[in-house]
Amino acid sequence: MAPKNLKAEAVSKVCCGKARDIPLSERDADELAAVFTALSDPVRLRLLSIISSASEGEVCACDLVAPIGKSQPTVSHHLKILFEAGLVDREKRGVWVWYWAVPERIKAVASRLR
Amino acid sequence: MAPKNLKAEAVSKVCCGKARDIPLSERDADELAAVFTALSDPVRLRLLSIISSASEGEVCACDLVAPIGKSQPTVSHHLKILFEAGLVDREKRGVWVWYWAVPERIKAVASRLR
DNA sequence: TTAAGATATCGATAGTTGTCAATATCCACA
DNA sequence: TGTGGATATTGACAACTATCGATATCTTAA
Repeated sequence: MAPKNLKAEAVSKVCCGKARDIPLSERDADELAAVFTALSDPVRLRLLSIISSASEGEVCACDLVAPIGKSQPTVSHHLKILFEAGLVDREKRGVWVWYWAVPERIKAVASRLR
Repeated sequence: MAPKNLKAEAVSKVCCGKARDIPLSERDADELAAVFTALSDPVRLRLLSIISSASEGEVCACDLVAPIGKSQPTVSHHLKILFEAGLVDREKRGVWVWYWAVPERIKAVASRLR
């Protein structure tokens, strides 16, 4: 709150006008908020950063526990949230589960922020 | 989890390797997560959409309560969170407070998602 | 079939968050 | 100076979330 151009400018604008339509619908807002919720945790952001930058394009879940420094159930929980948000995909191969990023989804979210 | 290319492919990759560095630092992850937390609520996303699309570039807080359909304290609370996240700026003029978006900040966040 | 290991789920708990009524603060105007 | 109105803050409460230990599920190998 910097300058103090008071009454003159304040009154120069019509204030408290009629309620316009909100650009973002309630449904869209709910969906977008759900994705941002998935992105709102530092552990998940770090998991996503590891998965996205994997040199082979994918990462074994077994390689995600140690670097994160949380328990295995906690990491599994966060991976599930990323998966359900559509930010990563996964596939079970034998005993292991491999995760990879979904760039289209990530870009789609980013484009909503412009 | 679709195909079943079991042992062969599963073993073809070295799994459970050594912990690499995480691309996203803990500090950066915390900061990014804080912004995404601000974006993780549908009411705040709708507020931001109204503010961002304001024809005059800014909106009076008094015009934000009715369309959102929440109480005045609730809207004030959400506006504060958007402000503290750097997503909007504001200025008090007389009795009213005007809000406008901070596109550079919004773009900066979007670019982190690419 | 059994054993061992990787991952997911469950149950519990502490901490966080969205919401509103009540109240405080701030400002213009009479 | 005091009154009315716009916005912010406070206090309280219900709902949600991150975390972990314990356990279940699934898969390979013996």
